[in-house]
Amino acid sequence: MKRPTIADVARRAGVSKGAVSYALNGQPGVSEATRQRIVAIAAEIGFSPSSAARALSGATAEAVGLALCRPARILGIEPFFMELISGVEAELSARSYALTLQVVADQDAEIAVYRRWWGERRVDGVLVCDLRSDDRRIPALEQLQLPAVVIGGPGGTGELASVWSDDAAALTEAVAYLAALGHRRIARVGGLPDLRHTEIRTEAFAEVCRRLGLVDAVTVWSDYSGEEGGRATRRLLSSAQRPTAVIYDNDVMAIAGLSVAQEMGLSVPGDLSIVAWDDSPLCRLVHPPLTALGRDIPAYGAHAARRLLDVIAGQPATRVQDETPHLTPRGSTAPPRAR
Amino acid sequence: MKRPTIADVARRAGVSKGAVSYALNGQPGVSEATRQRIVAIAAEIGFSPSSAARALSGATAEAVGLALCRPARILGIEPFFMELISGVEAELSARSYALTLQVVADQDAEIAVYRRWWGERRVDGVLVCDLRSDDRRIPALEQLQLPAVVIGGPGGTGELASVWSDDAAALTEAVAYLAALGHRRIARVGGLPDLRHTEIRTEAFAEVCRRLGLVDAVTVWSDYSGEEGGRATRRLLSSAQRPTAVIYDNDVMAIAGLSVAQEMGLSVPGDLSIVAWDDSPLCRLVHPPLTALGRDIPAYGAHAARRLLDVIAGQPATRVQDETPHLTPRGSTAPPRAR
DNA sequence: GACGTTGACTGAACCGGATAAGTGAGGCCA
DNA sequence: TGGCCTCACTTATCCGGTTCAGTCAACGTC
Repeated sequence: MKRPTIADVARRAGVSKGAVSYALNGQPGVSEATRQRIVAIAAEIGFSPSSAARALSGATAEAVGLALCRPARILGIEPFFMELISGVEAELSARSYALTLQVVADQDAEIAVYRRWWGERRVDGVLVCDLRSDDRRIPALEQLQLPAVVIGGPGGTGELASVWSDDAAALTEAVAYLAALGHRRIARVGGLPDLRHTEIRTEAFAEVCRRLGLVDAVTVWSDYSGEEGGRATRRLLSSAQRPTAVIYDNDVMAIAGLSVAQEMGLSVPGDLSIVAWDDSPLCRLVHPPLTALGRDIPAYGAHAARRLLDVIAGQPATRVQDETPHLTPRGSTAPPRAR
Repeated sequence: MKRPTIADVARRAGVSKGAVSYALNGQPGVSEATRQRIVAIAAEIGFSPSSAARALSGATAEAVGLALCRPARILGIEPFFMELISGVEAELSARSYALTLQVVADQDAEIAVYRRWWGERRVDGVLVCDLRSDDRRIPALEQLQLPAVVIGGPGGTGELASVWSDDAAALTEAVAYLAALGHRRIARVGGLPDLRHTEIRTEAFAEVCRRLGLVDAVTVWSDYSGEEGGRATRRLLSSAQRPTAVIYDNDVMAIAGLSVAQEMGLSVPGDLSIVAWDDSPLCRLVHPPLTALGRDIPAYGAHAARRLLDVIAGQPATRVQDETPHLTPRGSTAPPRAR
C-alpha cells in the first residue's frame, strides 16, 4: 500500500505543503476553518508524517536509546530490566517518543553503539544502566555531547544528569532490622563488584556493621545468577562460624540461597534469615516468602525517562534522587535460634 | 559537537557528495584508490550516515518494531520476553538493524502503533507476539501491507509469515511421560485462554488424555502470574479427587504451585509431580528443581528476526517450524505414591 | 585521425517534511 | 485615496543522504 505523504494531503485539500505542515503542527499561518479541514483530510487518508523526513529537517529523531550490557541468560531472569523498560516506555510513548534497544557485549561495544546512534541521528539521547566505578562510558558520552541520563549513583556520573536511589540508606535499614532481631553474624552476597551500586552497598554494609559492632560481617561477590548465588551461600553456610542472616543483592540469588539452605537441612527463618534486594513477585512465590528491599522499578524508569526528555529539551543536567528502597518484612526473617 | 555529514567528507577528500556515497556503499563509479582515501577520511572524522537522510531517499528505516501487550508486572517476571528480545536483538544488530520497542495496553493500541510506525516509516517490519485465536492484528497488518513475522501458530496467521514451535507435540510428550510414571489423574494450569498457543495446548492435552484413557484430565486457566497460578493450584489440590501431577503453562506458575503444595503439606514429587513449561534458570533454583519443557528462546527470537529480514527483503512469507520444546526431567516428577 | 567505449567522476534532482521569505487581498486609518 | 498592517497563504530553500544523467579525458580500434 502506498503510504500517503504531506503532498497527498495538500493536493486533496487544495493547499500547499507548507499550509498542511502549519495546520498539523498547530502553527499560526492558517485559518481555523482550513486547519480543521486539513486535519480531517489527514485523518481520513491515514497520514502520519515520516519520522525520517521530520528528523532530517527538525533535527530531532523522536527516539531515545537504551543499551543493555548483560548476557541474555541474566537479562532474562532478572525482572529488573524488563520492569525498568516498561516504566521507561510508558513515559516515552505518552510523548510519542520511541525506544530503541540494543544488547551489547561490553563497554567498548556500548560506546561504539552510542557513537553510531548519535552519528546516525537515530536517537536524541540515551539512558545509561549499570554504572561502574570509573566508568569509561561517562567521558565518552561527555565528549560526544550526547544527551544522557545515568541510572545510578550517587557519584561517578561526571557532568551527566543522573537519577539515583539511596542504596546505602536501604542497606543500613536492612542491617539495623536484622540486628534488632538479635542477629550478630550477618553476611552479604553482593553483585558484580565493579558496579558502582555494589561498591556503595559494600561500603554502607561495612560502615553499619562497624557502627553496630557486628564483627563477622563478610561480603562475598557474585554475578547475580542463581548458580553463583547458590554457590556463595553454600560457602558461607559451610564456614565454621556460619552467619545467622544473609542479605542478597538481588532476588534471584536470594531464592537460590533459600533453596541451598533448605537443602542443607537448615530451616528458614529458624536457622537462617534471608533478605533479598529487589522485591519482585518472585519473592512472594517461594516458601517462606522473602523479606525484601523493594521499590517501584517502573516508576524509577519513568522518572529517568522524564529526566532524559528534560535534558534533551535543554534543561540543565541535574542529579535527582528517586525513592529509597524500603524493607518489607516477610516470613524469611526472624530472631536467630539460640544455639 | 557538530556531527560530520557527507559534505564534510567530500570537502576533505576534494570530491563530490556522490563520489563519497558510491565509495562508502561499495558501489562502482570510483577508483579503488579514491575509495580507500574516502573510507580513511570518513573513519578519521568519525562519519556515520544519518539514518534519517538515508531512510528518506532509500526508503528503508533499518529498524524493526516489537510491540508487547502485557502489563509491566507480568512482563518483568516472565523471563520469556527478555530472552526473546535478546535473541532478536543479536540477529538484528549483526546486520545493524535497530529494534524499536513499545509496550501497549491492548490489541487496538497495538494496531494503532503498527499503523503509526508504518506511516512514519519508522520501521521496515514488525514481529508479532502472543498470537490470539481470531486475532484482529492479522487482517490489520495484511491491509497495511506491513512486513511482519508472527511468533506463534501454527494456524491463524493468515497470509503472514510465521515461526512456530510444536507445542502440541511437546505437551503430548509431557503427558506421556507422566502417564508412563504411573500417573492417572493429571491436571493442567493453562495460560490466558484466548492465546492461540493456549488453545493448541488445551486441544493437545484433551486429545492425549483421551488416547491414554486418563479420564479426570482437567484444565484450569490462569494469567501466567504467580498469584493466579498459586490460587489455581490450591483449588486443584483441594478437590476430592486431587490430581497426582500438574502441568503448568509457564515456570512462574509452576514455582507458585510448588510453593502452595509444600505449604499444604504435600511432598513434591511424592504426593504431587510438577512439570513446568519454559525452562528458565528459575526452574533449577527451587527445591526440588522442576521438570520442565524447555527450548532455546533466544534462538527462537533470532530465527524470527532472520525471517523478518528475509520478508523485508522481499522473500515469500512462509511458515517455518522452530525447535520443539523438549522435556528435561528433574526432581519434581516421580511415580505417584500408592494411596 | 575520427570514432566509439570505458572509467571516474560531477551536477542536479529527489525523498518528505519544516520553515523563512515573499505575495496578494482586505481592513484600518489619516 | 493612498499608505500601512495583518492575515492567510504560497514559494523556495534546507536538512543529508542516494541515484540518474551528464561530462570529460584516456584508451583502443580500424
